[in-house]
Formats: sequence, structure tokens, C-alpha cells
Amino acid sequence: MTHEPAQGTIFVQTTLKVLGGKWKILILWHLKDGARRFSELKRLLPEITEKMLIQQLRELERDGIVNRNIYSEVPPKVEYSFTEYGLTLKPVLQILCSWGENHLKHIE
Amino acid sequence: MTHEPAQGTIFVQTTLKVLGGKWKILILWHLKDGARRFSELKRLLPEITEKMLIQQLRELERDGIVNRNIYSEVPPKVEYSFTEYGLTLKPVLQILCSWGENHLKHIE
DNA sequence: CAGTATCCGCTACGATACTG
DNA sequence: CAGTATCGTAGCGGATACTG
Repeated sequence: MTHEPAQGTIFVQTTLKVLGGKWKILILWHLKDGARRFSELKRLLPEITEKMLIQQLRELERDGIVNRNIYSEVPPKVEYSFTEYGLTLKPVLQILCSWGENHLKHIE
Repeated sequence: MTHEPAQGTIFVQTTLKVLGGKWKILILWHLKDGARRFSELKRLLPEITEKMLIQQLRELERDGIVNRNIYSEVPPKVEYSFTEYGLTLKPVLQILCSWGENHLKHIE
């Protein structure tokens, strides 16, 4: 499938709107193999602040990419996972990863 | 090819470093079908300022993604195009575009 | 045409403290 | 554990004017 540059611009921008933000792609990367608890994500992304983590998760939730599953326990437990629709992003994540891997080899 | 999440993080971050910046992906999108002059890119991206355009082009040049071809004419003519290595990004751009196209259908 | 050079506002992001 | 609530700031990006 080929795209006219003019039209394609809109499509690319759409994707960028959903995946934009400093942390979203990285968050999704850590969700791609299964659900993660809030605290797990914090541990996996040591640089991120709680504020940013929750903010970006909320936006991904609003865009229908991730689910927020609340377990009514004590202590509280919340897990984030891909929605079925969110799974369509996996090839995107995969190619971003592969390109980066190749680029590291290329520049060393 | 599957990646361990831990390692993969580095790869994804690498890609993000190269493609990061508000305009880079869009600039590359317009270069993907052939060389473009500076003024063409300005016209194709009406929202971008000259400063940002040149800045992002320079960074892409430094990363070996695009070539800057100067024609010693009057008036001056400069064309930007993918390097051979930069062409490896085309599949990435293509998938970002396709996903966005599908997402637009999905949300309407 | 293809840039540079300044100046500056905004907001995305961070640090910290607190809560159900 | 899983969040809120404030407050503060760096630096990304915009506006404008100028140049080879």
C-alpha cells in the first residue's frame, strides 16, 4: 500500500499524536509482553516520575490503547495491559526496536 | 526476531533519539519519494518555522539519515534527500503511516 | 533561495509532599 | 500500593529581522 505524501502526512501525524510524549512508546514497550502493575512500570522506568507515568497511562487509556484493571484488594492493585486494539501497535513497536538495534551496530 | 524487554528498551530509545523532535518524521515523510529543496519543504510543512526546519535537517544530516546537496547556482539551490542508510527508515515511516490511517478509521 | 541571529513565551516535564 | 496536588523550571520551539 502506497500513500500520497499529502494524505499520508495526516496519517503520520495521527500516529504521532497517539504515540507522542516522552514516555509513551517506552511504556508500551514494557506492556507488550503482558500486564504490568503500576509499581512494576515505575521500577522498569526508573527515570520517570509518578506524575508523568500516570499522565501518559491515562492518555493511552483515553486513546483506547491500554486497559486499566483494578483489583479491589488491600493493598490496592492496578494492572495496565494492551487493549485488543492496542495490540495493533505491536508491529510498530517491533520495527522501532529493530531499527534501533541495527542503528546501534551501524554507528559503533 | 524477539527482544528481551530490558535490552529492547535501549534499542527503542536509540530510534527515538534519531526520530525525536516535533518535525523529523514529517520531514522524512516528505523526503521519502525523492529529493526536496529547502523551499519545497517549507511549502509542504506550512506550520514549521525556518529555524526549526534547518535545525531538524541538520540533526538528520549528522545522524547520517539525509544528504545535503548544494548546487552552486544563482539563486542558490540546496536539495535534501535520503542517504542510502536513511532509506532503511522507509519501512518505519510506512508503518507509522499505515497505523495512523487505520486509527483514523477506527476512531471516527 | 537558503539560510543566520536574537529574543522570548510557553508548556511539557520534573521535584516534592501528601492521601485513600 | 497507587495514586493527587502544588509548585517550579529548562529548554523546545516560535516570531521576527537580517544576510550571502
